[in-house]
Amino acid sequence: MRPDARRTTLATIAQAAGVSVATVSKVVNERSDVAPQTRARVLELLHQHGYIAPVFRHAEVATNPTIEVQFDGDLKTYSAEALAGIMDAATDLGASVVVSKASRTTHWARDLVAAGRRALIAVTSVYTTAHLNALDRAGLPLVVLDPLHLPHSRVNSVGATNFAGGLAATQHLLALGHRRIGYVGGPAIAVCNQARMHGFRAAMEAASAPVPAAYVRSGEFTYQAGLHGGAALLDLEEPPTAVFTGNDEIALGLIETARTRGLRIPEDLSVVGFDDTLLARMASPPLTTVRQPIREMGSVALRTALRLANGEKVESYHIELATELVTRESTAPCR
Amino acid sequence: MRPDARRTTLATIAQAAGVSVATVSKVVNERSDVAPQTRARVLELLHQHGYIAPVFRHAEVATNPTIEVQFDGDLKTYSAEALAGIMDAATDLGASVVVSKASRTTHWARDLVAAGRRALIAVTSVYTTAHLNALDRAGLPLVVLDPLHLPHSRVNSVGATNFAGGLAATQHLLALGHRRIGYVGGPAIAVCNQARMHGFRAAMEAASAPVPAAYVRSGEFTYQAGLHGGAALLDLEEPPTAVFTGNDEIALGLIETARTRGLRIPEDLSVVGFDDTLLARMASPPLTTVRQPIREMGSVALRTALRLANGEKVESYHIELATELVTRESTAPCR
DNA sequence: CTGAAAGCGCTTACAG
DNA sequence: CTGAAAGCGCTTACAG
Repeated sequence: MRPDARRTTLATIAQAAGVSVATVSKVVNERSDVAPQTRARVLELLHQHGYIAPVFRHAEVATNPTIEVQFDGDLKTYSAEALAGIMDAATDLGASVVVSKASRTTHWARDLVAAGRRALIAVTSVYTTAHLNALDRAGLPLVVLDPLHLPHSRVNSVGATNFAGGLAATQHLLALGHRRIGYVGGPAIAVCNQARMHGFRAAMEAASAPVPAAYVRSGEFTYQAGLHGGAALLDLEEPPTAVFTGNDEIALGLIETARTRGLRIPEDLSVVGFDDTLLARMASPPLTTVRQPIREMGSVALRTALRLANGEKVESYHIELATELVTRESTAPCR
Repeated sequence: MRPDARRTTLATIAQAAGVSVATVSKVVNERSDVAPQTRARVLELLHQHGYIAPVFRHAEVATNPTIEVQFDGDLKTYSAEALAGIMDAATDLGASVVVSKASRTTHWARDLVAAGRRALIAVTSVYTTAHLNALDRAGLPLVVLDPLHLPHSRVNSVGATNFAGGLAATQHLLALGHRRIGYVGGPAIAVCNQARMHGFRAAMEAASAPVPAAYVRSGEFTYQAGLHGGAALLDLEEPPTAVFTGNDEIALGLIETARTRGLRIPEDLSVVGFDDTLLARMASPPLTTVRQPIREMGSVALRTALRLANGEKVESYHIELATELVTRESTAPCR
């Protein structure tokens, strides 16, 4: 990092603190025979000077840096595909990838640094200002993949053009002659969901197609939510003839509800998903969906994380990759 | 590990090799000014004594050991679920999990040890005697999850009761009155596939139901293979009325082929999958399948790997967890 | 609770 | 290509 600067040694700290090297050594090794005030002062200087104990120096020396990837909750199809992309880039660049569930205890960020992690990738995770501060203090760069929050210059993130995707999906259904189109989306607070919904609304508005309040639903990005959202829409007196969904899982749940009611896809109901995970390709009928380049997004996140770990600047704190409509067999002309 | 034994130092090696500490230091640090023969002799001694350079000692010291999980090829639904189980146990036990693609270069096993890995979990991977020898030499314990080879006492592995699963799936179809039942399986060399197929054959034989040669197919564990295998079976003059498949992906491919030919599931064709990945739950109709406790298998693999890393003995080199038939809506009585 | 002193493991500039 | 010697960073038993 700073090839010319000598590494901070215990002697430096001892001099700065006005104590002996032996005392500093005791603090570093967590021995008990040090006065609390002395310990506090030395600890502070240790941190200021960025002293790294010998056992932890492998992190600096390592030819292949280690990046931690944290997932909120379960590894789903989406996150597995993101991980595949992260692994692609890691293989290319000789980085190691540690996976874990997001659990942010007290010494969270500092522990990650102590364990040799050089950067953190959070997949579709919630984070607070406190988390960001902890990462700053620990000097650990963060890249958020598919952020739930609005892009913010303090946070590096990688996303997809969700608005454009929602627009394209809805225009596809309109082009097939549908006018009564519903939207069954994910969590109302997730920006990716909001962008998809606004893309939907924008297309409907441009086509002067009305959107009754009951046609737009939010919930979770799950199969269960699709089951329920589908039931709610199909129970309406005037149900939609087509539905755009927040992701593929929701679409499959909705299709299952339609099937149990004897509706055929796409003859009786057109459905468009989002993501193009392998669920979409393997659905029966294969699902028309908006492809998110999830794997590529994972690769970009890893590359960005590595650059930040090396102290490089990145061109933009937020990157969006293009979405694309993939037409398969779950959509058909409106009768 | 050996709290009483002093760690091997350069001095020990120097004495054994009959050279100076300085020379040994040069070998360890890969300097060029050492005679080839001297280098070779020292290297050999270094390995015999298990010398670990200071930068790599963190692996021994680490409170949370690191386990490497290697995947052959892409992260699919199956491997993602196994990884989820591995992460469950790792979180409980405070271990770190590094994921990578299996790539076995020259210094493969030794590099893993140098990078601080304490054990290796291979997910559905092929391995050769050469690989096993390399791991032995490096002292790196291996656990194979869902082995492709026959369980062998040299290799620790975790699997599922595939034979029983194949038997249960076929008995279910027989109980529904089917007699013409086909099997579209995975790679012929994979023992898990063989066991499923033999379970199928055993059930058919017990029921005195004939199995024409054309009714049994092998291929890949993929959607594509299901597409093709399904076409081959349905093209027969006397096609089966029910098909048991090697995994859920094959089942979905087969269902898609049936759909394009206007066959309804389960009215015209009953299909049973294997694995019970989330693909099965989200299929339309939801898939009757043999549940493999993949997640639990992952947890067991991690626990076994950690015990081996700590030098503990395990009760059995091969563990099989129970499979279970999950009846959903892709199977119905034979008409 | 502190530090002078001895010592350990390792590295390196340099003489041969 | 080798090693004696100086020296670095750190730890620890022990005196105060």
